[in-house]
Amino acid sequence: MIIVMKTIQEIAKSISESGLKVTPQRVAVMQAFEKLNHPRAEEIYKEVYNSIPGLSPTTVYNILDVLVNKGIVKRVKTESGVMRYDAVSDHHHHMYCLSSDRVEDFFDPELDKILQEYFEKKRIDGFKIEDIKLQLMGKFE
Amino acid sequence: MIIVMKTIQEIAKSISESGLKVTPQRVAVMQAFEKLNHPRAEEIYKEVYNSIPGLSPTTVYNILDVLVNKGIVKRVKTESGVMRYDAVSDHHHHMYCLSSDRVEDFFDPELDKILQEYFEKKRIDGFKIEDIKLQLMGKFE
DNA sequence: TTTCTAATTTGTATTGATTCCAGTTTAAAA
DNA sequence: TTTTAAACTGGAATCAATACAAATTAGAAA
Repeated sequence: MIIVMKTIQEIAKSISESGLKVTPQRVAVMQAFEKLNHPRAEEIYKEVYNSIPGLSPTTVYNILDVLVNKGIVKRVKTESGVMRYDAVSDHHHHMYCLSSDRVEDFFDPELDKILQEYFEKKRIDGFKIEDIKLQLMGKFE
Repeated sequence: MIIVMKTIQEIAKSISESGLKVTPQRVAVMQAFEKLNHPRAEEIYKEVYNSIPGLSPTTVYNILDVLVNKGIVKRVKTESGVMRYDAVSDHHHHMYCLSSDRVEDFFDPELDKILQEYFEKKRIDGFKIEDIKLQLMGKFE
């Protein structure tokens, strides 16, 4: 697996292109996503606090809300109810561990195509699908 | 759509068969699921409070936990993070409205079969799937 | 039936995530 | 620069959910 770290410039660009002001807090939150795996708001706060002392937890929540609204970040629903976040890259699904709170990404373009074609043929009356997400529940070995 | 209401006897039986004591609170919670659509704990509390005054919110949470552990009820993850509950019937998925908090069931045995066969052929390394759930995100019309 | 006990319920206190809001600061446009 | 709308801060408030210790009760056993 190749990990491509985004530069600060690239991050700043993506924030700016969404019509948002480029603040150190926002850049740092975006950077935190490079280090953390499906983090909760609190984990992001702790991580970002290292580079921005005096950071307010409220700011992290504000930023996450804004990023979610802009589609730069997605919320990941969890069994426990605590919200987790995911920096959006390619379309993907999630594998949930049934015996811990571990969550991992699952990429499968072939499956996405099958699902897309399936729902093109078989429309649901009264509901327009915009996105299909799979939750694979199971155990990591 | 045919709605089959469970009798109190049937509910009591299913509770008892799970090795749980049949209490008025548990029966009433199960009955509440017949009336409510993917309710939150608080909605169940309000509904059940009508028939059992003096009911404690804690009891509702306790009962829901027990029922989830026994597989009689399932948790439904929501975008906002507030937990919702679903009395288990046949295997089904969920349609989430992107512009409100509406959630509806989606039954599709044909699709379930396609997915099951797909993942029988294509195993995921290091992960054993036990259940597949679809989240259909979109708009109700 | 009555007794007994572990399971269940209750109620209050508490936690913990998230939001609200009013005041301050700041990015970036003019 | 100057300006100002946008963003950030911090403390209070909210709300779902949990902890816990005491009271009650379902249902097994006598």
